[in-house]
Amino acid sequence: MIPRYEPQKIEGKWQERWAEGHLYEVLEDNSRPKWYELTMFPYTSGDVHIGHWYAMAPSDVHARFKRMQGYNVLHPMGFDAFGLPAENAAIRRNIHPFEWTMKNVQNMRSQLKSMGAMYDWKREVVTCLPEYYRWTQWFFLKLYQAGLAYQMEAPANFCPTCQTVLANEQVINGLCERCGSEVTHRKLSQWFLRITRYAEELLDFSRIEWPEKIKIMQENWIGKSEGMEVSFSADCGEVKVFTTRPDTLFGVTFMVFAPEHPLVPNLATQDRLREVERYIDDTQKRSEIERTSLSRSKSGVFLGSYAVNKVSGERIPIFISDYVLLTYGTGVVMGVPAHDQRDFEFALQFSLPIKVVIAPLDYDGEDLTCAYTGPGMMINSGQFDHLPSEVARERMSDFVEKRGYGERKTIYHLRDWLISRQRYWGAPIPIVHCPGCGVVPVPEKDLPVLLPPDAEFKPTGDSPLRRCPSFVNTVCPRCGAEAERETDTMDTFMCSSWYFLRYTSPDADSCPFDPQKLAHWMPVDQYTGGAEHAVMHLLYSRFFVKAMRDTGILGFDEPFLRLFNQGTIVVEHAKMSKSRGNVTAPDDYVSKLGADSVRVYLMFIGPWDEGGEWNDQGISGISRWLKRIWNLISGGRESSPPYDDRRLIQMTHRTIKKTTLDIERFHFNTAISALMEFTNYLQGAKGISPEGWDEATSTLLLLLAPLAPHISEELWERTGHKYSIHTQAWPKYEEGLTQEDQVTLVVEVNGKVRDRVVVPSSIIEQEAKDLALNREKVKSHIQGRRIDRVIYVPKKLVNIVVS
RNA sequence: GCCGAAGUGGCGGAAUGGUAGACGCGACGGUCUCAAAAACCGUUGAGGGGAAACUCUCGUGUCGGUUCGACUCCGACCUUCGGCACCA
Repeated sequence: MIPRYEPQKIEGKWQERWAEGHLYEVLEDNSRPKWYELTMFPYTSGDVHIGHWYAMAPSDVHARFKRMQGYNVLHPMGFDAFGLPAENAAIRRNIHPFEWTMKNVQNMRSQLKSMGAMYDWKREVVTCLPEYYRWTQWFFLKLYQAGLAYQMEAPANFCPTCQTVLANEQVINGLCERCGSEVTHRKLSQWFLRITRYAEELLDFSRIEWPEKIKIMQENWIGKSEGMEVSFSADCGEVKVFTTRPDTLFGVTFMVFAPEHPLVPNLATQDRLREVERYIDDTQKRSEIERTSLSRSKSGVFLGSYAVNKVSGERIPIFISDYVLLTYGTGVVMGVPAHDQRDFEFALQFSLPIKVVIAPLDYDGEDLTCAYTGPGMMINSGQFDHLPSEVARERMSDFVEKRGYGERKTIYHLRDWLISRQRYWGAPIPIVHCPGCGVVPVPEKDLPVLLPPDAEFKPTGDSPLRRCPSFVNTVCPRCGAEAERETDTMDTFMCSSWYFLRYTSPDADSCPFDPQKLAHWMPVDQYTGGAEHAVMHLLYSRFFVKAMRDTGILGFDEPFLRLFNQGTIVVEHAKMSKSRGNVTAPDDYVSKLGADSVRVYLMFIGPWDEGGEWNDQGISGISRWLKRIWNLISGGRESSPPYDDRRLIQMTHRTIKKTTLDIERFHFNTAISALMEFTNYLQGAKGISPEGWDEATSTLLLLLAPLAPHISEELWERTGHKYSIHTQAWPKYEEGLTQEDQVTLVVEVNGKVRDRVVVPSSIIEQEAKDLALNREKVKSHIQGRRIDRVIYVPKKLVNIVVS
């Protein structure tokens, strides 16, 4: 009597045994090559849903696979625990963010444990605990000492609902990423990190193997532009503009300042002052979404003053308009309406001259209906006339530099990283403001600056910590005078920019990490996670590592050598979200069908990087398959001589090969289908020797072990093997044994399949061709026609070309 | 608007220049059963011809091209999804 496959009975049992036996605890071990396989840690949102499993189960499979291949594998897990949603949820439920978050951590930890992953839970990190954020603060101090952290009064994106400042990355189409409110602006003194200093190095991907898509997204985000900074003479002095089109310098007919530009009050004439002030006011009130709406026609105000274009000697009027951004370039643009669409629209609006300086092909001097941005022949440009614009661009740049009117310059779209948050639930910025000494960093020995548990954290637009006197009031570490603490907390991306370092030595309490252990494990060999972190987390982490390398505390350039982005799992054709009500929890499936079925099904849906649709019926196919394996292996096999294992051996080696290559490249779906085919074969196989059978079924279990760790462990034990299957070596294949001794040769006439013939794989070309030409089915198709040529593809086909 | 990915049976998908639809789901038929479920066996891209063994035609978003041969390579377009977007 075969015992039934009851995953509920075996999964918990093995999870306990693995934990008791410390099967997944990992230590540095120089006898084996190391492999650091990291999955992006989850945000402590409350529950683990199928999307978390989709991110974690496949990377666990890959990590297990690497371990069986002989690597010493570090595969840790932790929780990203600071941040706005925790605070918002806590406010709604009237419970403290710490309590709410730690409850979620506990809940999520136990849900994740049900997955049966090989996480070494001794290495868990939780970013909101003082023993962790102490080091987040320490990193801030290091950045400060290196001159990479600075404070600046700046107009910041502000969400009126969340009552907080947002980074540019958190503003989506002018809306708050979290709550969807329209973002407005506020002027606040805030902390920035000088990521722009690393813009050029961050564009260098030569040391890492990342998906093209992510590299392109980072490139676009960094947004390198090469051009010139050119000086114009305005009434109040020199004004610099940035342009990527120095070839259009003769076409400048006006100049536009960003409304908030500090020189604007000096440039506005008395009679224009009121109108100018009103426009600046309007701009500030207008939301980002309104301001950037492309359908809106260009607005602006003439300042009443003029500038001189030194290159052409022409006098041009100066305007302000909200289409010019203070934060990009110099905050001033030269208006070239003929060759820039935005300038063109502005010129139409204000009836400004449109001077064509680059003639499109077939240009007959007529008025343009839109800006011409392509290359062409220079006209109306003095000594540069008749040059192709590409040539003129260089000549003009040389000319401008020689005369001292300006210089070539490269600028970036990337801005410095704003890390100040006017919120409670984050790591406090370790700075003291002293009336005498000014900005004073908290000494390292005084870290952590603890988040006071009793602060009122409900949002008021002001930092909650500001209203907590016991926190604010302190003494200056330098002079001992009464002073105040910085009350802003840090962006949570600060916490996630170094967590992968902490896993290497999570218990270190006199430093953020043990340098030797760090050197042993870092960099991460394989990082996996969602593409939504392409330009934030992944860019910030790279910056962190480079900055720390330059301060001498790290010895490598990149945190993540290889990156793989999984796709999104959808339910009912839609992304899972609470508002849609389609959040699918794995727990029910786990208790009904087992974690192994859920794991395998998620990987079987389709290619991991493309995501897929969760389907309740689909998972039953996987459940059936595991049950078939169970019955097949625990049922044993009766067979009598004569035996012939040749086909079995070939199938075994082919399956090992396919599974090995596919898991290596994260093609789990095809690896699983290969294992299914092998199962189907074993079910029907006849005349197998007992030894051959044992060999084949053990191999099947070993290949299944990373995918379905529980059932494979159970069957491994039941077939009399030594604990544990997860410490066994990955099966090896012999290329020679994967070869077929017979192949099906396809016979085509003019590219159409007309016949198939089974031949020994050793067949030579002439034999194959002769055979093909003499097949009955083929003869009828070539009868009475001339044979032009016969194409032979070894072991594949013969194609007879007739006319 | 710009950048990127993807379009294949009823469904998820496989095949990266050589048998299109592996594997799985669903559906249909059968075995077992008083019956059902489960399990097992078989059929399953569309259309035509044939009593049948079989056989022919069409078929991978659309249109064109390269090739003996195209889901696969090239060109143009359409659709869907992701990202960026007044970046001078």
